Amino acid sequence: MPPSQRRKQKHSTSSRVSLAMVAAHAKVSTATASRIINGITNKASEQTIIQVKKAVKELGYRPASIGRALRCQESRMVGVLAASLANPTMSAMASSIERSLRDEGYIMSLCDTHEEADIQDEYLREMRSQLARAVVIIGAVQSELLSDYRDNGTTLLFVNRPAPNHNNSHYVGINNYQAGVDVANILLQNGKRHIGIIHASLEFTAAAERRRGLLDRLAEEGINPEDIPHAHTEGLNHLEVGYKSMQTLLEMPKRPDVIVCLSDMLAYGAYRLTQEMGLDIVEDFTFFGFDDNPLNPWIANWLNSVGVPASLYGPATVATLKAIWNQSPPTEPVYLPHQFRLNKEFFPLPPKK
Amino acid sequence: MPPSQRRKQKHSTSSRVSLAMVAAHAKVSTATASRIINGITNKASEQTIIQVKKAVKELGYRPASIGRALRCQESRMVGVLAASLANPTMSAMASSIERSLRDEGYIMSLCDTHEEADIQDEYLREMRSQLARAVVIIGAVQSELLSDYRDNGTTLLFVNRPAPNHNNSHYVGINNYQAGVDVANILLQNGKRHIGIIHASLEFTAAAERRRGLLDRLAEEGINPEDIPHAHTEGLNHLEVGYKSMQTLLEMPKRPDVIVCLSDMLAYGAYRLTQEMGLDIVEDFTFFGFDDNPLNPWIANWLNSVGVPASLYGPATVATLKAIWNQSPPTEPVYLPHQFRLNKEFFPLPPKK
DNA sequence: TTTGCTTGGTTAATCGATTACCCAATAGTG
DNA sequence: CACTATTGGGTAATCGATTAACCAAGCAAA
Repeated sequence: MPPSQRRKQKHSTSSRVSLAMVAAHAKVSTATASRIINGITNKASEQTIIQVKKAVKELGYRPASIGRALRCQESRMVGVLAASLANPTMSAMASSIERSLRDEGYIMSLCDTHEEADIQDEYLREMRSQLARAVVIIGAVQSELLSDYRDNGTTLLFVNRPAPNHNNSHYVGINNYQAGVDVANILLQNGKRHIGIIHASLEFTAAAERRRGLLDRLAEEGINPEDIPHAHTEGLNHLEVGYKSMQTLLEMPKRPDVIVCLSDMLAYGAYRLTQEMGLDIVEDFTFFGFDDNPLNPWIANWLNSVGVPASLYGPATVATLKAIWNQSPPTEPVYLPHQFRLNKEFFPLPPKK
Repeated sequence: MPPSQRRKQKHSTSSRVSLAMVAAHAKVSTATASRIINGITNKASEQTIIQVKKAVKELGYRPASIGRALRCQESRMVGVLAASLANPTMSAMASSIERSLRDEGYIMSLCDTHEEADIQDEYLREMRSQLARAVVIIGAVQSELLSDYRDNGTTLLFVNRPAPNHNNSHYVGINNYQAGVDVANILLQNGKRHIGIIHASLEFTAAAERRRGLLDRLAEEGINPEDIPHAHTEGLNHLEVGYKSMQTLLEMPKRPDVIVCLSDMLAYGAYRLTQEMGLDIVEDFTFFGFDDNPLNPWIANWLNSVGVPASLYGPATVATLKAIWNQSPPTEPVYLPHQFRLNKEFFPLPPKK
């Protein structure tokens, strides 16, 4: 019999191999087989262990996670709910989290809530029904179930955007307020005082905090928040909001030096308008964003931005989850160190330490 | 008792409500309850149906999908394996597929294989162990398990990148060969005959086919493939490959008019180099890419590209899955219509019909 | 000899939902 | 009246893995 055929027989005689088959093949009970597979050795002799391991290998057995999950009332799956996978910043975070989860033996199940409360609730319910070990929300929106969720045993962790209701829920991500303050510092150091702001909905905690930090710091230097032109357009697509807001901003009497966009996506939208109008991004003004999209250095070098490298999210998220499970949950938000990406042409002075 | 408290009691007296509780509450057997919940009405009286539905509502019951999955040997989950979530093209596809799956009552579980065969195999195994209804691979890599997978009952569908081994597996996505031909046509129509190519690994079927279509068409016009400069660098990160390959290309004696990058990400990498070197993308040359990343119109207007709008992927993918399940699988690859995004400055002549 | 402990297992219950099969009562038919 | 059919359920097996509870044999100590 050629090897390929033999192998086929081994693997697909019955399309799924169960623990019972392994036990039968090794001539032991399922209990013994289960224990050995799970590394509980104090209930089996050397001989038996070898037999079972041999059977596992020969049959190509892999435990059906669903059986274990049902019995243990807990799966190895971690649900990750992203607000918008079309946003490269969020998908990069998800990618990083996936890698870290896998390193710890967990499986990521990633969902896209499209920034809608109903969909988020639907997925929260589904995760519960799947007995997810935890739910990580990258960009939460306010929703009915979110408030209730602590009732359930499922661990809940907010990433990138703090919980809409601040009821001592866990958070991993940028310190939005401090980032706002730091951006203000950079602007001031480089003599930029004519500032405009583009923002989307301020209902999202992240945006509101960024703005607050920025304005607080500017106010300290005597720049009145009311003198800072704000542009905002309704809508969920940040690209379009940025584009339309930029129109508004350009129609204002006093054109700002620097336009601070509360997310990079907004800046992209605004940028498009400037290109269509033939404006010069050096002579006329420059852009500042938040999140530091990983593509920026490659194709959006004109954008100055502050953000946390996506690769930091995975390790921090998983470490926080493990801490929660170990009964030593963080009492404070876990702030990741944000970095600046500055175009030297506009910002020769780096941030102070 | 205030409403909020009453509700709390209802929902969390026991953290999970099982079918048995519903049945007890409605004073019927679990069999009856189960049938009613699943809409099998010919085994219950009007009265009973009302009772059970009332119990479901009062207890806030939602079937544990895990129980059903175990019993039925099949879950409502569809696994989606993406080669790289950091690539906005792929995450946009995933986002679209998620929405379409949800519309049909399925749950997407998205994973990131990081273009590695081992990780892809690991997830394939995991999906099997989770009894996934189907596995969709956005950007498959050649791996050991992929060949075997037909043995198992799980539906397998390749999206965006055809199966590495062409053994009659299902495919949804762009017609890579035809797209290559069409790109060649556009170039020829606009009098561009000095062409350079940047590519990453040609092991991936998509890239190889694109290139073949391009070269075949150019050869018809008497342009010898061997006269077309190719640049390629080892590596998995297309951004870096593009950057380094562009260096190679610029060192070549005869600088091309148009640089065709076999993916947009390669073009982004190449673009960065041109910016660092102060080259002019109008005077010196222009770029052509594949995939038409959704961000292109916003921040990469310099890039001409061909691709399928991401929003088409979800409906087509789900329709194909349903066709397979209905025993009427497509006998041919499902090609989605690709579109061009051309910068009029370089390509005044649109594609012929 | 009896008691107690260790080693090396087995049996059977359990998680939650589905469904084949059984059963009683009622209605319809020859 | 005897007979099927139909309606309206219930009982219990099942999916796969885990684990509490139990048990037998062997050995040591009292």
